[in-house]
Amino acid sequence: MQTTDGLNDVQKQAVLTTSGPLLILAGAGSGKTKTLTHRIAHLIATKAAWPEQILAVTFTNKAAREMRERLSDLLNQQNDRNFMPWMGTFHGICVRLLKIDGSEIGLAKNFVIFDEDDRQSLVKQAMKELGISDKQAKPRAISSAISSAKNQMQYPEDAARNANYPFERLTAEVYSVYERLKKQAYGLDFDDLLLETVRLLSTKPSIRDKWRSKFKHILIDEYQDTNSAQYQIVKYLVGDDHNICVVGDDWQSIYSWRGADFTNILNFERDFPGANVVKLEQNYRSTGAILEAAQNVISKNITRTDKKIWTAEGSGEPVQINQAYDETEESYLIAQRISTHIAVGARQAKDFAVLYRTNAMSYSLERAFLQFHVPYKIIGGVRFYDRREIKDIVAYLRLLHQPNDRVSFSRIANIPTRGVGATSLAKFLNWQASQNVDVISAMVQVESSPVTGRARAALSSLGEGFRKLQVLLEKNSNPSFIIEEVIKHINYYDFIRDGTPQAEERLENISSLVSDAASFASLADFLDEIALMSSADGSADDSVALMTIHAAKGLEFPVVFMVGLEDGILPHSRVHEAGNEELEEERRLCYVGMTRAREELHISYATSRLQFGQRGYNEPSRFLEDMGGHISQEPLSIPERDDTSHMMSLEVSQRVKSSQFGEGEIIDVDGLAVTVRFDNGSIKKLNTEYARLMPI
DNA sequence: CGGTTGCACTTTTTT
DNA sequence: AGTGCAACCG
Repeated sequence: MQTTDGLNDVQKQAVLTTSGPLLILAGAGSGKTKTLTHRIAHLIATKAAWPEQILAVTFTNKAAREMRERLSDLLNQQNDRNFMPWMGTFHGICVRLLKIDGSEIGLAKNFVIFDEDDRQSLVKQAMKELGISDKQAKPRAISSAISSAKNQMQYPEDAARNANYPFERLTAEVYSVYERLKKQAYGLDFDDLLLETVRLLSTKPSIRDKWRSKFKHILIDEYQDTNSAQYQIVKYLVGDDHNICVVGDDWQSIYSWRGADFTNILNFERDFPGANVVKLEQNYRSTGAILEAAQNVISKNITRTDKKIWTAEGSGEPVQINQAYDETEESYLIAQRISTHIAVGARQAKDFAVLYRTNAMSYSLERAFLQFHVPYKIIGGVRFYDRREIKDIVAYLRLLHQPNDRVSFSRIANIPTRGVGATSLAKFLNWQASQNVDVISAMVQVESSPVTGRARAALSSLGEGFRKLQVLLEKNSNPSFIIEEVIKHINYYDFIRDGTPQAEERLENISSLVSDAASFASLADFLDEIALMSSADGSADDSVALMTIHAAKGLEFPVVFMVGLEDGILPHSRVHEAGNEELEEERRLCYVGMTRAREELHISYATSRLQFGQRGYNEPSRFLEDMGGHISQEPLSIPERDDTSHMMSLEVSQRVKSSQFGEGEIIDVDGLAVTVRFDNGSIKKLNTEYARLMPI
């Protein structure tokens, strides 16, 4: 087998340069993943390294999975974890390292991973403890300030030292208490996974050397999106041979808001002297017209490396820019167009993607697709593991796994309702903290606590319940078995079945949780995995993909629709001043979106858009002017303003679904006011401009 | 304690 | 419009 088959000269060079530092500057669509995968295959095939001596870091779990699949194809090997390099995201790799060696820096083997919600609730708690009201500073803002401090590797002391403004001083104070509370619950947040790994590698030289000599080759994808903790980890792990290969594109750096610093890629040659540099500039994805428009946009940025992306293919269809009256019309026109293409057999649904700036923009599109009976899937959005019912069950599992997890306990102490209110909960937690026993043991011994009455009985019985579950877990740690036992034990189904239309959906979600869990060997594995899991990666079914531009990074589609090209949306309204760094990031985002398209790119903007429940009017995006070249403004027969209601196909006898009231049938239409008789018998008159009615 | 009601805030992007 | 939260009552 030849591991350089089907590669161009530059790609071959990237694969064959196997010793010393290598920087691959890879433009959009230049075969970056292919090159990387071939490089790994080459290292293995030539026995330059054993699979387990290779560390490959990807940006998402999905990318890791894809790479693993491609690699097993290339090597004609089973997709077997044992015959695979270490592959995963920085966070995933760090969890693995910390599970193995975290005890060296005092971490429990069964630490829990706190997500954004957990962090938020701890921040609130810390603020309460410090007597800081929600009005003085928003917990959200503090929480994200703490995160960015951590991303710059600042500990509470550093944050306090560097604090110049009142808000920063406040943040530093909260940060410090937050850390204490988190430690008390045996939890690590996302940022800690990186920070604690840095701490491990920096303070334990013998551990560091062990890993350094283990990994003979390190490869890092999307290097422009590494933050400073990740950069440190890289520096510590790279061995004396300096066999490090990074791939990236500063033009596609769109994560600076979470600490990513693309100067890491610009400084690679300084950090690793003698580095070879390879530029992949030939694009194999998009037509000339698309590339030209995209390049025109990105070239307006000042801070960027200089390169050219080019294609050997023709210019293809011009990029289209369409105007719509409002988001309903914009969505309608897209759905209609896609529907027609599918109907005549020109394309399949999965050939299309619709990209938008914010998740909230998916709604009008969904409605239009439902109406035209075009299958679609939303990628990202509300993550499966963020759903309330799932989080409840997972909180039970986490407490079972880590009996000190006070955060999870606080969540489920009164779920299902069992008479433990805020006062009793606070009293109990306060007492537990002084007792030197974990939460489950404390519940069992609640008789000797100051908690009285109904709450005492409830906690005691909950504690006994957990004891029984612990015994079961000892015998059988199969996660789906445990989940079913938990559900049975707390009668969760009865709690869920509350008569609301959402109940059925919740029940379904829980059964998917049970089946998801079945593939894991242990509860611990399952919990680690889902903590870092991103939103459902969309199965390979035939449907149109709807997602944010961020979520589309690394993907490609024959036909791409980019919606909401309006000032205030893209660029986002939080970015005001022209010429600043944030505007440049918005422009990169625009570039990333455009370069997802292979054959056709359709861009649209709406004069009017519903935002925050209010109608707003936006100017066309300033990026539109930059596109130039092969674009065409399609004149549209724009219907009169009040005419858009026909697009929603709301007519008498049409069945609709409301997230609030369930399903029902329209019995009267009067302009924008629609009267619906819901299946539960109630009749409601709704304004279609606001009521989220989905045709079914 | 627990449910209901009314008010303010929301929407950047995610491991 | 939806959500989360504080304030109130049974």
